[in-house]
Amino acid sequence: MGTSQLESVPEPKYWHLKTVLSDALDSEFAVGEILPNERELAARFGVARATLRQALEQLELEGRLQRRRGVGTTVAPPRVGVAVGDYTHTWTEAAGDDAWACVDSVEAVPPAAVMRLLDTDPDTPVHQVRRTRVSQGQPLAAELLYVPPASVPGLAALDGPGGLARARAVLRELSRLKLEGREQSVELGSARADDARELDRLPGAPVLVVTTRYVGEHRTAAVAVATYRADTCRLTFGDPGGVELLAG
Amino acid sequence: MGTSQLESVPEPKYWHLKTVLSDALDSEFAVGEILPNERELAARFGVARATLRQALEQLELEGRLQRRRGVGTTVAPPRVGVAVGDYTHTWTEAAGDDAWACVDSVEAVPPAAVMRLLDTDPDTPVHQVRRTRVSQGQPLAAELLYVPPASVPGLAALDGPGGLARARAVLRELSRLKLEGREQSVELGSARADDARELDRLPGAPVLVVTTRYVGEHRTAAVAVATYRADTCRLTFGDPGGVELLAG
DNA sequence: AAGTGGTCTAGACCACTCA
DNA sequence: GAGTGGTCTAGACCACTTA
Repeated sequence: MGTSQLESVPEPKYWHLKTVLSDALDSEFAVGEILPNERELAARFGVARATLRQALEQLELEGRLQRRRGVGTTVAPPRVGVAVGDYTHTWTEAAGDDAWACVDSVEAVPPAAVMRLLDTDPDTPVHQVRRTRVSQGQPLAAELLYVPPASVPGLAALDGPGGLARARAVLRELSRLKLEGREQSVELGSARADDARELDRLPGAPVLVVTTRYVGEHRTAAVAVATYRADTCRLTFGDPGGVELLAG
Repeated sequence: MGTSQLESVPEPKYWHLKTVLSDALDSEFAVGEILPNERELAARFGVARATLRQALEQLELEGRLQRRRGVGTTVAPPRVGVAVGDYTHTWTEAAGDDAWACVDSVEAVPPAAVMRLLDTDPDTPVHQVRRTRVSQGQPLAAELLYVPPASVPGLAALDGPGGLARARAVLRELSRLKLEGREQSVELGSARADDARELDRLPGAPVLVVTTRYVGEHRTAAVAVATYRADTCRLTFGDPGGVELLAG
Protein backbone atom coordinates (compact mmCIF):
# COMPACT_ATOMS: atom_id res chain seq x y z
CA MET A 1 0.00 0.00 0.00
CA GLY A 2 2.90 2.27 0.68
CA THR A 3 3.88 2.02 -2.95
CA SER A 4 2.69 4.81 -5.15
CA GLN A 5 0.03 3.85 -7.60
CA LEU A 6 2.01 5.49 -10.36
CA GLU A 7 4.83 3.61 -12.00
CA SER A 8 2.20 1.13 -13.02
CA VAL A 9 4.42 0.32 -15.99
CA PRO A 10 7.79 -0.18 -14.31
CA GLU A 11 10.35 0.06 -17.06
CA PRO A 12 13.05 -2.62 -16.70
CA LYS A 13 16.27 -1.37 -15.14
CA TYR A 14 18.44 -2.30 -18.07
CA TRP A 15 16.14 -0.42 -20.40
CA HIS A 16 16.31 2.74 -18.36
CA LEU A 17 20.05 2.25 -18.02
CA LYS A 18 20.35 2.00 -21.77
CA THR A 19 18.70 5.36 -22.38
CA VAL A 20 20.79 7.00 -19.67
CA LEU A 21 23.98 5.61 -21.18
CA SER A 22 22.84 6.50 -24.67
CA ASP A 23 22.31 10.12 -23.67
CA ALA A 24 25.68 10.18 -21.93
CA LEU A 25 27.33 8.84 -25.09
CA ASP A 26 25.81 11.68 -27.09
CA SER A 27 26.79 14.45 -24.73
CA GLU A 28 29.87 13.39 -22.81
CA PHE A 29 31.88 10.99 -24.93
CA ALA A 30 33.81 11.24 -28.16
CA VAL A 31 34.09 8.49 -30.76
CA GLY A 32 36.81 6.03 -29.79
CA GLU A 33 36.82 7.03 -26.16
CA ILE A 34 37.07 4.23 -23.61
CA LEU A 35 34.26 3.79 -21.09
CA PRO A 36 34.88 2.81 -17.48
CA ASN A 37 34.97 -0.96 -17.08
CA GLU A 38 31.83 -2.97 -16.48
CA ARG A 39 32.41 -3.55 -12.77
CA GLU A 40 32.82 0.13 -12.12
CA LEU A 41 29.87 1.16 -14.28
CA ALA A 42 27.66 -1.37 -12.51
CA ALA A 43 28.73 -0.05 -9.12
CA ARG A 44 28.21 3.54 -10.22
CA PHE A 45 24.63 2.82 -11.29
CA GLY A 46 23.94 0.53 -8.37
CA VAL A 47 23.05 -2.55 -10.38
CA ALA A 48 24.46 -6.03 -10.82
CA ARG A 49 27.03 -6.47 -13.54
CA ALA A 50 24.71 -8.74 -15.50
CA THR A 51 22.09 -6.00 -15.65
CA LEU A 52 24.63 -3.45 -16.80
CA ARG A 53 25.79 -5.90 -19.45
CA GLN A 54 22.25 -6.25 -20.76
CA ALA A 55 22.22 -2.52 -21.44
CA LEU A 56 25.66 -2.58 -23.04
CA GLU A 57 24.69 -5.49 -25.26
CA GLN A 58 21.77 -3.54 -26.68
CA LEU A 59 23.90 -0.49 -27.30
CA GLU A 60 26.45 -2.65 -29.07
CA LEU A 61 23.66 -4.19 -31.15
CA GLU A 62 22.63 -0.68 -32.19
CA GLY A 63 26.18 0.12 -33.21
CA ARG A 64 26.76 2.65 -30.46
CA LEU A 65 29.46 0.72 -28.61
CA GLN A 66 32.24 -1.66 -29.44
CA ARG A 67 33.46 -4.16 -26.86
CA ARG A 68 36.65 -6.19 -27.04
CA ARG A 69 37.68 -8.81 -24.55
CA GLY A 70 40.86 -7.95 -22.73
CA VAL A 71 40.70 -4.38 -23.97
CA GLY A 72 37.56 -2.55 -22.98
CA THR A 73 34.43 -0.83 -24.22
CA THR A 74 34.77 2.06 -26.64
CA VAL A 75 32.38 4.46 -28.31
CA ALA A 76 31.76 3.27 -31.86
CA PRO A 77 31.87 5.53 -34.91
CA PRO A 78 28.65 5.91 -36.94
CA ARG A 79 27.88 2.93 -39.12
CA VAL A 80 29.38 2.90 -42.57
CA GLY A 81 27.06 2.69 -45.53
CA VAL A 82 27.94 -0.34 -47.63
CA ALA A 83 26.64 -0.63 -51.17
CA VAL A 84 25.15 -4.06 -51.71
CA GLY A 85 22.77 -3.59 -54.57
CA ASP A 86 24.98 -2.53 -57.46
CA TYR A 87 27.04 -4.39 -60.02
CA THR A 88 30.30 -2.46 -59.66
CA HIS A 89 32.38 -4.91 -57.70
CA THR A 90 30.74 -8.18 -58.51
CA TRP A 91 33.60 -10.44 -59.49
CA THR A 92 36.50 -8.05 -59.77
CA GLU A 93 39.16 -8.19 -57.10
CA ALA A 94 39.79 -4.44 -57.28
CA ALA A 95 42.40 -2.70 -55.20
CA GLY A 96 40.29 0.27 -54.10
CA ASP A 97 39.41 1.11 -50.54
CA ASP A 98 36.27 -1.00 -50.57
CA ALA A 99 36.93 -4.28 -52.34
CA TRP A 100 36.48 -8.01 -52.25
CA ALA A 101 39.50 -10.23 -51.74
CA CYS A 102 39.61 -13.94 -52.54
CA VAL A 103 40.63 -16.29 -49.77
CA ASP A 104 40.38 -19.81 -51.12
CA SER A 105 38.19 -22.32 -52.86
CA VAL A 106 37.20 -25.92 -52.37
CA GLU A 107 34.77 -28.28 -54.03
CA ALA A 108 31.90 -29.33 -51.79
CA VAL A 109 28.21 -30.10 -51.57
CA PRO A 110 26.40 -26.90 -50.54
CA PRO A 111 23.93 -26.64 -47.64
CA ALA A 112 20.34 -27.58 -48.38
CA ALA A 113 19.08 -24.01 -48.63
CA VAL A 114 21.68 -23.19 -51.28
CA MET A 115 21.03 -26.43 -53.14
CA ARG A 116 17.42 -25.40 -53.44
CA LEU A 117 18.39 -22.06 -55.01
CA LEU A 118 20.91 -23.64 -57.36
CA ASP A 119 18.55 -26.47 -58.20
CA THR A 120 21.30 -29.06 -57.72
CA ASP A 121 21.14 -32.35 -55.84
CA PRO A 122 23.16 -33.86 -52.96
CA ASP A 123 25.35 -35.75 -55.46
CA THR A 124 26.57 -32.60 -57.19
CA PRO A 125 29.51 -30.85 -55.58
CA VAL A 126 29.99 -27.20 -56.50
CA HIS A 127 32.85 -24.73 -56.40
CA GLN A 128 32.79 -22.93 -53.11
CA VAL A 129 34.79 -19.70 -53.10
CA ARG A 130 35.45 -17.75 -49.94
CA ARG A 131 35.90 -13.99 -50.22
CA THR A 132 36.25 -11.13 -47.75
CA ARG A 133 35.19 -7.54 -48.11
CA VAL A 134 37.46 -5.02 -46.44
CA SER A 135 37.15 -1.26 -46.11
CA GLN A 136 39.61 1.03 -44.37
CA GLY A 137 41.41 -1.91 -42.84
CA GLN A 138 38.19 -3.16 -41.23
CA PRO A 139 36.63 -6.45 -42.34
CA LEU A 140 33.03 -5.80 -43.35
CA ALA A 141 31.82 -9.09 -44.70
CA ALA A 142 32.70 -12.73 -45.28
CA GLU A 143 31.17 -14.42 -48.29
CA LEU A 144 30.72 -17.94 -49.55
CA LEU A 145 30.11 -18.09 -53.27
CA TYR A 146 28.60 -21.28 -54.66
CA VAL A 147 29.22 -21.94 -58.35
CA PRO A 148 27.85 -25.09 -59.99
CA PRO A 149 30.29 -26.72 -62.45
CA ALA A 150 27.88 -26.04 -65.31
CA SER A 151 28.49 -22.31 -64.89
CA VAL A 152 32.25 -22.62 -65.36
CA PRO A 153 32.79 -25.29 -68.05
CA GLY A 154 36.32 -24.11 -68.77
CA LEU A 155 37.39 -25.28 -65.34
CA ALA A 156 36.85 -28.98 -65.91
CA ALA A 157 40.51 -29.72 -66.61
CA LEU A 158 41.73 -27.81 -63.61
CA ASP A 159 40.69 -30.24 -60.92
CA GLY A 160 43.67 -29.74 -58.66
CA PRO A 161 43.59 -29.03 -54.94
CA GLY A 162 41.78 -26.02 -53.48
CA GLY A 163 43.39 -22.74 -52.65
CA LEU A 164 43.73 -19.14 -53.67
CA ALA A 165 44.81 -19.80 -57.26
CA ARG A 166 41.82 -22.02 -57.75
CA ALA A 167 39.49 -19.37 -56.30
CA ARG A 168 40.78 -16.80 -58.77
CA ALA A 169 40.33 -19.24 -61.63
CA VAL A 170 36.68 -19.77 -60.72
CA LEU A 171 36.01 -16.05 -60.60
CA ARG A 172 37.79 -15.52 -63.91
CA GLU A 173 35.58 -18.11 -65.58
CA LEU A 174 32.52 -16.70 -63.89
CA SER A 175 33.17 -13.23 -65.24
CA ARG A 176 32.83 -14.59 -68.78
CA LEU A 177 29.23 -15.45 -68.04
CA LYS A 178 26.54 -13.03 -69.16
CA LEU A 179 24.28 -12.20 -66.23
CA GLU A 180 20.65 -11.33 -66.80
CA GLY A 181 19.63 -10.26 -63.34
CA ARG A 182 19.72 -11.09 -59.72
CA GLU A 183 17.65 -11.35 -56.57
CA GLN A 184 18.81 -10.44 -53.10
CA SER A 185 17.51 -10.91 -49.60
CA VAL A 186 18.62 -9.70 -46.20
CA GLU A 187 18.02 -11.38 -42.87
CA LEU A 188 19.40 -11.42 -39.38
CA GLY A 189 21.69 -14.24 -38.35
CA SER A 190 24.49 -15.07 -35.99
CA ALA A 191 28.05 -15.56 -37.14
CA ARG A 192 29.30 -19.10 -37.61
CA ALA A 193 32.73 -19.82 -36.14
CA ASP A 194 34.58 -19.46 -39.45
CA ASP A 195 32.82 -16.25 -40.44
CA ALA A 196 33.36 -14.84 -36.97
CA ARG A 197 37.11 -15.36 -37.28
CA GLU A 198 37.09 -13.64 -40.66
CA LEU A 199 35.09 -10.71 -39.25
CA ASP A 200 37.17 -10.32 -36.10
CA ARG A 201 34.15 -11.05 -33.90
CA LEU A 202 33.15 -13.78 -31.48
CA PRO A 203 31.05 -16.68 -32.76
CA GLY A 204 27.37 -15.87 -32.49
CA ALA A 205 27.83 -12.17 -33.11
CA PRO A 206 24.84 -10.64 -34.91
CA VAL A 207 25.28 -10.43 -38.67
CA LEU A 208 23.21 -9.38 -41.65
CA VAL A 209 23.07 -12.26 -44.09
CA VAL A 210 22.75 -11.16 -47.71
CA THR A 211 21.81 -13.95 -50.09
CA THR A 212 22.26 -13.16 -53.78
CA ARG A 213 21.00 -15.33 -56.60
CA TYR A 214 22.73 -14.55 -59.89
CA VAL A 215 20.74 -15.43 -62.98
CA GLY A 216 22.32 -15.96 -66.39
CA GLU A 217 21.40 -17.94 -69.46
CA HIS A 218 17.97 -18.76 -68.04
CA ARG A 219 19.48 -20.55 -65.03
CA THR A 220 20.78 -19.75 -61.58
CA ALA A 221 24.42 -19.18 -62.40
CA ALA A 222 25.65 -18.81 -58.82
CA VAL A 223 24.56 -18.08 -55.28
CA ALA A 224 26.44 -15.91 -52.82
CA VAL A 225 25.85 -15.87 -49.08
CA ALA A 226 27.56 -12.85 -47.56
CA THR A 227 27.54 -12.14 -43.83
CA TYR A 228 28.04 -8.50 -42.86
CA ARG A 229 28.90 -7.27 -39.38
CA ALA A 230 25.57 -6.00 -38.10
CA ASP A 231 27.19 -3.72 -35.54
CA THR A 232 29.22 -1.69 -38.00
CA CYS A 233 27.36 -1.92 -41.32
CA ARG A 234 24.38 -0.14 -42.85
CA LEU A 235 23.55 -1.88 -46.12
CA THR A 236 22.50 0.42 -48.94
CA PHE A 237 20.37 -0.60 -51.90
CA GLY A 238 18.97 1.07 -54.93
CA ASP A 239 20.64 3.48 -57.27
CA PRO A 240 22.93 5.93 -55.56
CA GLY A 241 23.36 8.29 -58.46
CA GLY A 242 20.20 6.97 -60.03
CA VAL A 243 18.70 10.22 -58.81
CA GLU A 244 20.78 12.30 -61.16
CA LEU A 245 20.25 9.86 -64.00
CA LEU A 246 16.50 10.05 -63.73
CA ALA A 247 16.34 13.74 -62.97
CA GLY A 248 18.67 14.79 -65.77
CA MET B 1 47.90 -32.15 -15.25
CA GLY B 2 45.08 -34.59 -14.93
CA THR B 3 43.17 -32.62 -17.52
CA SER B 4 43.54 -33.83 -21.05
CA GLN B 5 45.51 -31.56 -23.29
CA LEU B 6 42.79 -31.71 -25.88
CA GLU B 7 39.79 -29.41 -25.62
CA SER B 8 42.24 -26.57 -25.92
CA VAL B 9 39.43 -24.55 -27.49
CA PRO B 10 36.59 -25.20 -25.06
CA GLU B 11 33.44 -24.20 -26.83
CA PRO B 12 31.08 -22.26 -24.54
CA LYS B 13 28.30 -24.34 -23.10
CA TYR B 14 25.53 -22.20 -24.52
CA TRP B 15 27.06 -22.49 -27.97
CA HIS B 16 27.18 -26.26 -27.83
CA LEU B 17 23.68 -26.25 -26.39
CA LYS B 18 22.49 -24.16 -29.30
CA THR B 19 23.71 -26.64 -31.89
CA VAL B 20 22.23 -29.56 -29.96
CA LEU B 21 18.88 -27.81 -29.74
CA SER B 22 19.06 -26.75 -33.36
CA ASP B 23 19.57 -30.33 -34.49
CA ALA B 24 16.74 -31.47 -32.26
CA LEU B 25 14.45 -28.85 -33.80
CA ASP B 26 15.23 -30.16 -37.26
CA SER B 27 14.67 -33.80 -36.47
CA GLU B 28 12.23 -34.07 -33.58
CA PHE B 29 9.93 -31.08 -33.64
CA ALA B 30 7.25 -29.77 -35.96
CA VAL B 31 6.53 -26.11 -36.65
CA GLY B 32 4.32 -24.68 -33.95
CA GLU B 33 5.13 -27.38 -31.44
CA ILE B 34 5.72 -26.27 -27.84
CA LEU B 35 9.08 -26.99 -26.24
CA PRO B 36 9.44 -28.01 -22.59
CA ASN B 37 9.70 -24.96 -20.35
CA GLU B 38 13.02 -23.32 -19.59
CA ARG B 39 13.41 -24.73 -16.10
CA GLU B 40 12.91 -28.25 -17.30
CA LEU B 41 15.18 -27.88 -20.33
CA ALA B 42 17.91 -26.43 -18.13
CA ALA B 43 17.63 -29.34 -15.72
CA ARG B 44 17.61 -31.84 -18.57
CA PHE B 45 20.85 -30.45 -19.98
CA GLY B 46 22.41 -29.92 -16.56
CA VAL B 47 22.97 -26.17 -16.91
CA ALA B 48 21.74 -23.06 -15.16
CA ARG B 49 18.63 -21.48 -16.56
CA ALA B 50 20.56 -18.39 -17.60
CA THR B 51 22.84 -20.49 -19.77
CA LEU B 52 19.94 -22.27 -21.38
CA ARG B 53 18.33 -18.92 -22.05
CA GLN B 54 21.45 -17.70 -23.82
CA ALA B 55 21.08 -20.57 -26.27
CA LEU B 56 17.35 -19.94 -26.73
CA GLU B 57 17.95 -16.25 -27.33
CA GLN B 58 20.29 -17.00 -30.20
CA LEU B 59 17.88 -19.46 -31.73
CA GLU B 60 15.12 -16.88 -31.49
CA LEU B 61 17.41 -14.31 -33.13
CA GLU B 62 17.92 -16.72 -35.99
CA GLY B 63 14.18 -17.15 -36.39
CA ARG B 64 14.11 -20.77 -35.25
CA LEU B 65 12.09 -20.21 -32.09
CA GLN B 66 9.35 -17.96 -30.87
CA ARG B 67 8.98 -17.17 -27.18
CA ARG B 68 6.00 -15.56 -25.53
CA ARG B 69 5.80 -14.63 -21.89
CA GLY B 70 3.12 -16.51 -20.02
CA VAL B 71 2.72 -18.93 -22.89
CA GLY B 72 5.87 -20.81 -23.79
CA THR B 73 8.47 -21.44 -26.46
CA THR B 74 7.34 -22.71 -29.83
CA VAL B 75 9.07 -23.78 -33.01
CA ALA B 76 8.89 -20.91 -35.50
CA PRO B 77 7.88 -21.32 -39.13
CA PRO B 78 10.47 -20.40 -41.79
CA ARG B 79 10.90 -16.68 -42.27
CA VAL B 80 8.60 -15.01 -44.76
CA GLY B 81 10.14 -13.18 -47.66
CA VAL B 82 8.98 -9.57 -47.65
CA ALA B 83 9.39 -7.45 -50.76
CA VAL B 84 10.93 -4.13 -49.83
CA GLY B 85 12.50 -2.93 -53.03
CA ASP B 86 9.58 -2.54 -55.40
CA TYR B 87 7.11 0.21 -56.12
CA THR B 88 3.91 -1.83 -55.98
CA HIS B 89 2.57 -0.86 -52.57
CA THR B 90 4.17 2.49 -52.04
CA TRP B 91 1.29 4.73 -51.01
CA THR B 92 -1.70 2.56 -51.74
CA GLU B 93 -3.64 1.17 -48.84
CA ALA B 94 -4.52 -1.99 -50.71
CA ALA B 95 -6.70 -4.70 -49.26
CA GLY B 96 -4.57 -7.68 -50.33
CA ASP B 97 -2.93 -10.15 -48.01
CA ASP B 98 0.24 -8.09 -47.71
CA ALA B 99 -0.61 -4.42 -47.38
CA TRP B 100 0.11 -1.21 -45.53
CA ALA B 101 -2.55 0.23 -43.26
CA CYS B 102 -2.58 3.81 -42.03
CA VAL B 103 -2.74 4.36 -38.29
CA ASP B 104 -2.61 8.09 -37.71
CA SER B 105 -0.73 11.28 -38.41
CA VAL B 106 0.59 14.23 -36.43
CA GLU B 107 2.69 17.26 -37.19
CA ALA B 108 6.09 17.20 -35.49
CA VAL B 109 9.76 18.01 -35.82
CA PRO B 110 11.55 14.87 -37.03
CA PRO B 111 14.63 13.33 -35.37
CA ALA B 112 17.99 14.77 -36.37
CA ALA B 113 18.91 11.91 -38.69
CA VAL B 114 15.69 12.35 -40.67
CA MET B 115 16.09 16.13 -40.74
CA ARG B 116 19.43 15.64 -42.39
CA LEU B 117 17.89 13.50 -45.12
CA LEU B 118 14.97 15.86 -45.66
CA ASP B 119 17.24 18.88 -45.50
CA THR B 120 14.89 20.68 -43.13
CA ASP B 121 15.72 22.58 -39.95
CA PRO B 122 14.56 22.28 -36.33
CA ASP B 123 11.96 25.02 -36.91
CA THR B 124 10.15 23.10 -39.64
CA PRO B 125 7.57 20.58 -38.46
CA VAL B 126 6.64 17.88 -40.96
CA HIS B 127 3.73 15.51 -41.40
CA GLN B 128 4.47 12.29 -39.61
CA VAL B 129 2.33 9.40 -40.75
CA ARG B 130 2.32 6.06 -38.97
CA ARG B 131 1.57 2.93 -40.97
CA THR B 132 1.65 -0.80 -40.29
CA ARG B 133 2.34 -3.64 -42.65
CA VAL B 134 0.39 -6.81 -41.99
CA SER B 135 0.49 -10.18 -43.68
CA GLN B 136 -1.60 -13.21 -42.80
CA GLY B 137 -2.77 -11.55 -39.62
CA GLN B 138 0.82 -11.08 -38.44
CA PRO B 139 2.27 -7.58 -38.08
CA LEU B 140 5.47 -7.39 -40.12
CA ALA B 141 6.53 -3.78 -39.86
CA ALA B 142 5.78 -0.42 -38.31
CA GLU B 143 6.64 2.65 -40.32
CA LEU B 144 7.00 6.35 -39.69
CA LEU B 145 6.70 8.40 -42.84
CA TYR B 146 8.04 11.94 -42.75
CA VAL B 147 6.58 14.34 -45.31
CA PRO B 148 7.71 17.97 -45.43
CA PRO B 149 4.86 20.45 -46.06
CA ALA B 150 6.47 21.48 -49.35
CA SER B 151 5.73 18.00 -50.73
CA VAL B 152 2.00 18.24 -50.05
CA PRO B 153 1.00 21.86 -50.80
CA GLY B 154 -2.66 20.96 -51.15
CA LEU B 155 -2.81 20.17 -47.46
CA ALA B 156 -2.19 23.70 -46.20
CA ALA B 157 -5.86 24.40 -45.55
CA LEU B 158 -6.41 21.15 -43.70
CA ASP B 159 -4.57 21.96 -40.50
CA GLY B 160 -6.95 20.23 -38.16
CA PRO B 161 -6.00 17.74 -35.46
CA GLY B 162 -4.11 14.54 -36.20
CA GLY B 163 -5.70 11.19 -36.77
CA LEU B 164 -6.51 8.57 -39.34
CA ALA B 165 -8.37 10.88 -41.72
CA ARG B 166 -5.44 13.25 -41.74
CA ALA B 167 -3.01 10.40 -42.44
CA ARG B 168 -5.03 9.34 -45.47
CA ALA B 169 -5.13 12.92 -46.71
CA VAL B 170 -1.35 13.16 -46.58
CA LEU B 171 -0.92 9.93 -48.52
CA ARG B 172 -3.47 11.03 -51.09
CA GLU B 173 -1.59 14.26 -51.71
CA LEU B 174 1.70 12.41 -51.76
CA SER B 175 0.51 10.05 -54.47
CA ARG B 176 0.06 13.04 -56.79
CA LEU B 177 3.79 13.63 -56.63
CA LYS B 178 5.95 12.29 -59.42
CA LEU B 179 8.80 10.27 -57.96
CA GLU B 180 12.11 10.05 -59.76
CA GLY B 181 13.86 7.46 -57.68
CA ARG B 182 14.71 6.32 -54.21
CA GLU B 183 17.49 5.10 -52.01
CA GLN B 184 17.18 2.49 -49.31
CA SER B 185 19.33 1.22 -46.50
CA VAL B 186 18.99 -1.62 -44.01
CA GLU B 187 20.51 -1.82 -40.57
CA LEU B 188 20.01 -3.64 -37.31
CA GLY B 189 18.24 -1.88 -34.48
CA SER B 190 16.14 -2.56 -31.42
CA ALA B 191 12.46 -1.79 -31.26
CA ARG B 192 11.38 1.42 -29.55
CA ALA B 193 8.48 1.04 -27.13
CA ASP B 194 5.87 2.29 -29.61
CA ASP B 195 7.10 0.14 -32.49
CA ALA B 196 7.32 -2.86 -30.19
CA ARG B 197 3.65 -2.49 -29.28
CA GLU B 198 2.74 -2.27 -32.95
CA LEU B 199 4.81 -5.37 -33.75
CA ASP B 200 3.53 -7.44 -30.83
CA ARG B 201 7.03 -7.73 -29.36
CA LEU B 202 8.79 -6.54 -26.23
CA PRO B 203 10.71 -3.26 -26.34
CA GLY B 204 14.28 -3.83 -27.42
CA ALA B 205 13.43 -6.74 -29.69
CA PRO B 206 15.78 -6.93 -32.68
CA VAL B 207 14.43 -5.25 -35.79
CA LEU B 208 15.62 -4.50 -39.29
CA VAL B 209 15.35 -0.78 -39.90
CA VAL B 210 14.70 0.13 -43.53
CA THR B 211 15.22 3.79 -44.31
CA THR B 212 13.84 4.94 -47.65
CA ARG B 213 14.51 8.32 -49.20
CA TYR B 214 11.99 9.20 -51.89
CA VAL B 215 13.23 11.64 -54.49
CA GLY B 216 10.91 13.72 -56.65
CA GLU B 217 11.20 17.05 -58.44
CA HIS B 218 14.91 17.25 -57.68
CA ARG B 219 14.32 17.18 -53.92
CA THR B 220 13.84 14.67 -51.16
CA ALA B 221 10.08 14.35 -51.23
CA ALA B 222 9.72 12.14 -48.17
CA VAL B 223 11.57 9.79 -45.87
CA ALA B 224 10.22 6.55 -44.47
CA VAL B 225 11.69 4.67 -41.53
CA ALA B 226 10.22 1.18 -41.36
CA THR B 227 11.09 -1.32 -38.65
CA TYR B 228 10.60 -4.97 -39.57
CA ARG B 229 10.55 -7.85 -37.09
CA ALA B 230 13.99 -9.36 -37.48
CA ASP B 231 12.91 -12.73 -36.13
CA THR B 232 10.18 -13.37 -38.70
CA CYS B 233 11.19 -11.36 -41.77
CA ARG B 234 13.56 -11.92 -44.65
CA LEU B 235 13.70 -8.72 -46.69
CA THR B 236 13.88 -9.20 -50.45
CA PHE B 237 15.28 -6.69 -52.89
CA GLY B 238 15.80 -6.46 -56.58
CA ASP B 239 13.46 -7.46 -59.35
CA PRO B 240 11.44 -10.54 -58.58
CA GLY B 241 10.19 -11.19 -62.07
CA GLY B 242 12.93 -9.03 -63.50
CA VAL B 243 14.48 -12.32 -64.48
CA GLU B 244 11.74 -13.09 -66.93
CA LEU B 245 11.72 -9.53 -68.20
CA LEU B 246 15.40 -9.59 -68.99
CA ALA B 247 15.48 -13.16 -70.24
CA GLY B 248 12.49 -12.89 -72.56
C1' DA C 1 -4.10 -20.02 -9.13
C1' DA C 2 -0.76 -22.21 -11.70
C1' DG C 3 2.61 -21.99 -15.11
C1' DT C 4 5.26 -19.47 -18.42
C1' DG C 5 9.04 -16.44 -19.89
C1' DG C 6 11.44 -11.80 -18.32
C1' DT C 7 14.33 -9.41 -14.98
C1' DC C 8 17.76 -9.16 -11.41
C1' DT C 9 21.29 -10.38 -8.00
C1' DA C 10 26.03 -11.48 -6.06
C1' DG C 11 29.03 -13.97 -6.58
C1' DA C 12 32.84 -17.17 -9.30
C1' DC C 13 36.03 -18.45 -12.79
C1' DC C 14 37.86 -18.19 -17.58
C1' DA C 15 40.02 -16.23 -22.01
C1' DC C 16 42.12 -12.65 -23.74
C1' DT C 17 45.21 -8.31 -24.31
C1' DC C 18 48.89 -5.60 -23.13
C1' DA C 19 52.50 -3.49 -20.59
C1' DG D 1 50.54 -10.28 -13.93
C1' DA D 2 47.03 -6.94 -13.86
C1' DG D 3 42.91 -5.66 -16.01
C1' DT D 4 39.39 -6.36 -19.37
C1' DG D 5 35.15 -8.49 -21.17
C1' DG D 6 32.90 -13.44 -21.64
C1' DT D 7 30.76 -17.37 -19.37
C1' DC D 8 28.30 -19.62 -15.72
C1' DT D 9 25.79 -20.54 -11.42
C1' DA D 10 21.76 -20.90 -8.10
C1' DG D 11 18.88 -18.68 -6.54
C1' DA D 12 14.75 -14.81 -6.21
C1' DC D 13 10.94 -12.15 -7.69
C1' DC D 14 7.96 -10.05 -11.37
C1' DA D 15 4.70 -9.68 -15.50
C1' DC D 16 1.92 -12.05 -18.20
C1' DT D 17 -1.34 -15.70 -20.07
C1' DT D 18 -4.56 -19.20 -19.49
C1' DA D 19 -7.86 -21.85 -17.31
